[in-house]
Amino acid sequence: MKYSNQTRLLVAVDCIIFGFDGTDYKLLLIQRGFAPEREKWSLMGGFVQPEESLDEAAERILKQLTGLHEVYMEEMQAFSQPDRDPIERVIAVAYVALIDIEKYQTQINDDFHARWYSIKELPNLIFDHKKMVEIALTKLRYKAAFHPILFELLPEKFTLPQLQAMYEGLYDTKIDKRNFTRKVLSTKLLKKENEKDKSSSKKGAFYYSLDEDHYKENFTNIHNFIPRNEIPAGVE
Amino acid sequence: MKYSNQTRLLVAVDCIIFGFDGTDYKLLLIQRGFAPEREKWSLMGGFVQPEESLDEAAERILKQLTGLHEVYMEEMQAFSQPDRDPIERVIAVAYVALIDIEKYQTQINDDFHARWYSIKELPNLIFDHKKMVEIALTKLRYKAAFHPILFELLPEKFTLPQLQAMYEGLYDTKIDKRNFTRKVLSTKLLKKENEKDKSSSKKGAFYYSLDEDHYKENFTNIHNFIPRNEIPAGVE
DNA sequence: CCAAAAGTGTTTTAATTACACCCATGA
DNA sequence: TCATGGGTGTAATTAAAACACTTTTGG
Repeated sequence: MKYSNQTRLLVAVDCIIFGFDGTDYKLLLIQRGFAPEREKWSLMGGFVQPEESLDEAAERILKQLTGLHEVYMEEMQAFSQPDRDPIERVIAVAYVALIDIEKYQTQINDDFHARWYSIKELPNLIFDHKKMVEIALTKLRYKAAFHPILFELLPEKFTLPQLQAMYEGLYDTKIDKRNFTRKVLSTKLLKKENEKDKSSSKKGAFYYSLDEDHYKENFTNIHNFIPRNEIPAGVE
Repeated sequence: MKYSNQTRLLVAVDCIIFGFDGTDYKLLLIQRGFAPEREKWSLMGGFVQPEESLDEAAERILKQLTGLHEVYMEEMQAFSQPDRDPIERVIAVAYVALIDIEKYQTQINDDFHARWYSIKELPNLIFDHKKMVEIALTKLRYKAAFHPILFELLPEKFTLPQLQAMYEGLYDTKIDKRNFTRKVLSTKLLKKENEKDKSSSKKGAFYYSLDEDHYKENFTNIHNFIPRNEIPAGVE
């Protein structure tokens, strides 16, 4: 039995995949191999299959492109203007993923002609993908101001200067390193390692890693890593 | 031209409509007039039509049920388990609306056998609607802790004790009225009226109303109406 | 005249910010 | 030895919380 007299639609998932290379925020884009907009840049997406949920579709697509699974990803928003895709109506649900750019496996995605683009110099994107990215960034700035999600962008071991650069990059601001260090360490989310990263200074900076248990427990807590007056207005 | 070899699905919008009667939070539910689950209670929903966006579908459905339009409503989350509807696969996008319960027009919805239920004593709901409501409440608690959205639940003129009761109800806590008043007034979002509401005390409480311009401008700002230790952990 | 709810200020505590110098080391 | 980036503490400011009495008035 079916519901009668109703129109059925294509539903797609588009993945907005963010990375951070130590200096810039990056977005993983693919060159579409098929019409319309063949050869133009696009978010990685795909149609929802009959047996899978949207979350599952998003995971499948992310894995296809990056080889990664079990990464931080969440539903962002649906995009449903009837004419957003010129071929046929498609409702797209955008997902945002934050990945460690170093775990990304180039070989996986050769088929897709994928490339990391700095969010400061994005190419033209198909359909409403530019809008999706803008909204994703706004929401990321909002959420990251209160929740420790940016850690997902870093490798397992990272230094406090790296972490700070990541926050400074997202909010385009300078943060006092003493205050930043104190706030970050007061969350107890980090474990200090014994090694140092000497790649960016002679003295070397101590590595830290996430205290996984503590991180998961406190993930949803409200934190406050950036100065009050840098906190962006909310979204939605 | 169409995309080939892809399955098309039904997409529905379900509206989670909250109200507040001065004491309790309420949810507007309808008794489904058709199978499956005929006679059971349900959120108001409907299928997305070919020419409308999801936002438009949600507005249409809200209007149909309540007679209201231009109310606070936003997309919450998609629900997409393939088997969530036993008849046929339907992807539902849940919207949350906050309305002034007094503006709701009973006559509009006679067809739907609609009823306000206190969120403390909800009936059994069809499909995954209970889950939708739970998530909506969690997100509402989170968002209302930082943004002045609960005002949408009140009539144009309201008193500070009413406002406080509304916050206390949502977080199931008592708030110091001196601190609460100070915080609320410091936002400059409210205009004091000259009249008093004498319905709940002999002395009477002054009415306040939203300073609409200021409200819209500062809507997205981060506020802090409830004590720190009552702020719920985040969601998502 | 009194019960019941509204209104109002000050003190204490906690959180956040501002701010500057020493350290370690490879070149 | 010195240039470079890493690391650290304290004082001042601001925000939030705790706390209790007076006012109004209908019954």
